[in-house]
Amino acid sequence: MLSIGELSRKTGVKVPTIRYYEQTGLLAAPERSGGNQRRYSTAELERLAFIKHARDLGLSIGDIRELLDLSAHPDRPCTDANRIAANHLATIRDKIARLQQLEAELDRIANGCHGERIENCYVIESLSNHALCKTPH
Amino acid sequence: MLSIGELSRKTGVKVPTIRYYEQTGLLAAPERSGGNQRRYSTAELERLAFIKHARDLGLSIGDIRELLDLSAHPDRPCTDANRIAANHLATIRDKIARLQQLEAELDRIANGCHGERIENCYVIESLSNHALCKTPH
DNA sequence: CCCTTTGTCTATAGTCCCTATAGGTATTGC
DNA sequence: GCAATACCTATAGGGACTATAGACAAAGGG
Repeated sequence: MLSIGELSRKTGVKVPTIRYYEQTGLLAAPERSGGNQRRYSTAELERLAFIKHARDLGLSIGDIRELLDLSAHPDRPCTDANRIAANHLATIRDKIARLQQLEAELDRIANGCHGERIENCYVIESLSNHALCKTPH
Repeated sequence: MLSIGELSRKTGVKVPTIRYYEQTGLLAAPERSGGNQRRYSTAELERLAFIKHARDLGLSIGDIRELLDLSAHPDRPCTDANRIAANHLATIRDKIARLQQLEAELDRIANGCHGERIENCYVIESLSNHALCKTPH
C-alpha cells in the first residue's frame, strides 16, 4: 500500500490534486491507515496514471470521467472512446490553427517596431488600430 | 455618449465583461446617466478596443495593464512594449510546439484503434500504458 | 401619458482545474 | 525518545470571466 506522497511521486500528480480528484469523485475514497492516512493499492495507482496520461494529452476531466466509465465495461463497443479521442484531436488541431494565426500577426507586430519611444511604437499602434492587422483573429 | 450595450456591440466585449474590467480597474468608472447607468466616451471606446484586440491576440490582463500604462507615456522608450510582445510571441510558439506533439500522439492513438470493443480498444490501452507512446508529452 | 419591451443596475455564486494556506496529527529514521 | 517529515481537514484564492436573481431605467408605440 502506498501513502499519498508515494502515489504522488510515482504518478507525478501533486498531493493536493489527488485529494481534489477524490473530492470530486474521479478517484474513490481509498483505505485509511490506523492514523487516518490514505493508503492506495496498485489498482488505484493505475487509475491515477491513466488520468494523468489523459490530462497530459489535454483531455478534460469530463472526458476522462467518461473514458474511465467506459473502461469499466470491456464488452461495450469502443465507438464512444474513439469519438472522444477524435473530438479532442480536432479541438487540438483547431487550437493550433488559431495559435498559428496569432503567431503570424504577433510576429509581424513584435518585429515591426523600429521606433524608439512609445509615441511611435508599432506594438502600441497595432493594438490601438485593428486595421493595421494583416490576418484575421 | 454610449450606453454599456452600445459599447459592447461596438467592441465585441460582452456587457458583464465590461463591468468586470471596471471592477478590476482595467477600465475607469465612467460617467453615469441621471438614472445611474454607465455612459462611455470615445476615449473609453478606444481603450476597450485596445484591450479587446490584445485579448484576442492572447495577451494576459497583466500584460495589457502594463501596455496601457506605457501608452499613457508617449515619451518613454518602447523597449518594454517590445519585450512584452516578444515574450508573448515566444509563449505562443511554445504552446504551438507542445500542441503539435500532442497532436501527433493523439492522431496515432485516435486512428490506431481497429478494435470493436473496449476490451481491445487502442484508445483505452494507450491511456493505460504510457509505454505505448511514441512521442514525449 | 401609459404600457410593454428591452436594457441596465447591484450583488453574489459558479465555472474549470487546480494551488496555497493554516493549524493540527502521524509516521519515520536516527 | 525526539526531531523531521509527511499527512490530515477546511477554507480561500486565482485567472478571466459567465450566469443568475430581483429591481430600476429608457425607448417606442398607441
